[in-house]
Amino acid sequence: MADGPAFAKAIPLFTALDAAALDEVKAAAQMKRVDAGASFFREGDPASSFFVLDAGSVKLTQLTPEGHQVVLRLVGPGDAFGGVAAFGGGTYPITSEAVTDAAALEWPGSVMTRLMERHPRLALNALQFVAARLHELEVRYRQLATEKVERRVARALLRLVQQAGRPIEAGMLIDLPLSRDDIAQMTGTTLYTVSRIVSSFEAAGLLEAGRQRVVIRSPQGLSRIADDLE
Amino acid sequence: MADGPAFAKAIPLFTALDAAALDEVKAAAQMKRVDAGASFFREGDPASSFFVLDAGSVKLTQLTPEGHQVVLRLVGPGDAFGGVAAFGGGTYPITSEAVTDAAALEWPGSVMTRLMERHPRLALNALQFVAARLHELEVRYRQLATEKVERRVARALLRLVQQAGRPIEAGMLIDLPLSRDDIAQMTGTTLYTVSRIVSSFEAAGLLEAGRQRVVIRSPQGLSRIADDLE
DNA sequence: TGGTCTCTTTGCGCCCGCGCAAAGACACCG
DNA sequence: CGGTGTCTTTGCGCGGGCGCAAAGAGACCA
Repeated sequence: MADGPAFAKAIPLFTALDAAALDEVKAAAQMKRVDAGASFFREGDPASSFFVLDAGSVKLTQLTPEGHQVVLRLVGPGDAFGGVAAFGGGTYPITSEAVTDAAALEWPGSVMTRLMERHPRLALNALQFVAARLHELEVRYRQLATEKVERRVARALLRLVQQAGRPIEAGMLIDLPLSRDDIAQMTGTTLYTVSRIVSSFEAAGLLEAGRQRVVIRSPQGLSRIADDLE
Repeated sequence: MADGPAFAKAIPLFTALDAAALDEVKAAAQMKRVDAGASFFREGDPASSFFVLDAGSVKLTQLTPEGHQVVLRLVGPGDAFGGVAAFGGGTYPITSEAVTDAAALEWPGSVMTRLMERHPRLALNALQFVAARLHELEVRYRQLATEKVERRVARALLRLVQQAGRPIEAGMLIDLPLSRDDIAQMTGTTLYTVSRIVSSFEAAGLLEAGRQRVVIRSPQGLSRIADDLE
């Protein structure tokens, strides 16, 4: 059951693990499937499991007390998620909602802890992975604090192309159901403002926009907006 | 030299380590002292060392390409910093500037890696620590994305009191040289706006403000601003 | 094919927060 | 003790982005 196709591919968390350790880790995993729109776990649930995504796309979100949602990041195949909370034994600080149908490998937190104690390499890989996410978020935090909305939207679109881009006649399709509101939640603004900005990008020939659908025509053009110092 | 006073106190990174392991870790450490205003390392330096603060206060900052500074977090005694980058062998993604005179324990990254391989508990502690920082930043990110400036400033002041508060006749003194601009860099706004907001707090009797100095009179009052829905 | 539901666009007004400029306050130093 | 530099306050004007409201455009279902 734990022998999905992705298991053969490179999972950062498992690099440099010897064969015996890998077998042990594989044996302890279960596969969990979730439909688009459903979630692996929700903010506030008791944190019990550690996940590595096998297929599909998952977005990690947080809810404000007022009910506004914020998208923290998008998870792709091979990425770990949720798990770091599972060690502490508290509750999940975020919700993991499947954007498309998705499947993930699941380990109970206590099992993963024991595996890491026995195979320090695994713990070190996890440390590196979490540290990389932390750094990524630090950069995004800085950008949110200092940059104008238009630039943040351009950046978000470029990131999405990289994570979920699929080449198509007209350009690079962002292969996810992606509404204006989703983009707003990723960039810390409102769907109205995103709609206006996306329209302006379309008018400039940088992309083609549809209902829950964006095709990037000119990544360079977006990069210019994202990076140009003035 | 590694036997500073703080070493006897609780360092989260070293909890649940057996005596032998702790000795080994201690033996590998060096003490590094830095004057207020100077830094342990700067963004872009080759990341070589892992630190645990022993005394003083350190702020972790990032610089935008345009030269604007953003304060990511404040480090107190017992906290680890910088190190996670040291494992990857890249460069430091942030600058660590001493706010007061400070001293920290230092391990070369390669040494700490070896220690963690030998003592998985150490790696697990580090993982938990970094995960907690990540979660903290996720919350701050959400707040930056959704909340008004006044509320963010109130929150920042409360956090500062908790991290560096010292009781004094008039209330709780934030025991750090803390300019309006510093607060602005912590809350993603400008020193002008902070000045106005702090003045309004002072007018409301919530605090006393001076040059690089804030005394909190009514934490409850600030909490009300920080948390009240509406 | 028509109806319904959700997503998107756009007009419009408003207000928060920015940021320059200049004056005031405080600390430190010779 | 006066000078100098840094930090802080405040006036002022403007503009970016918010957010309501209402119309338009797709997608999906019976």
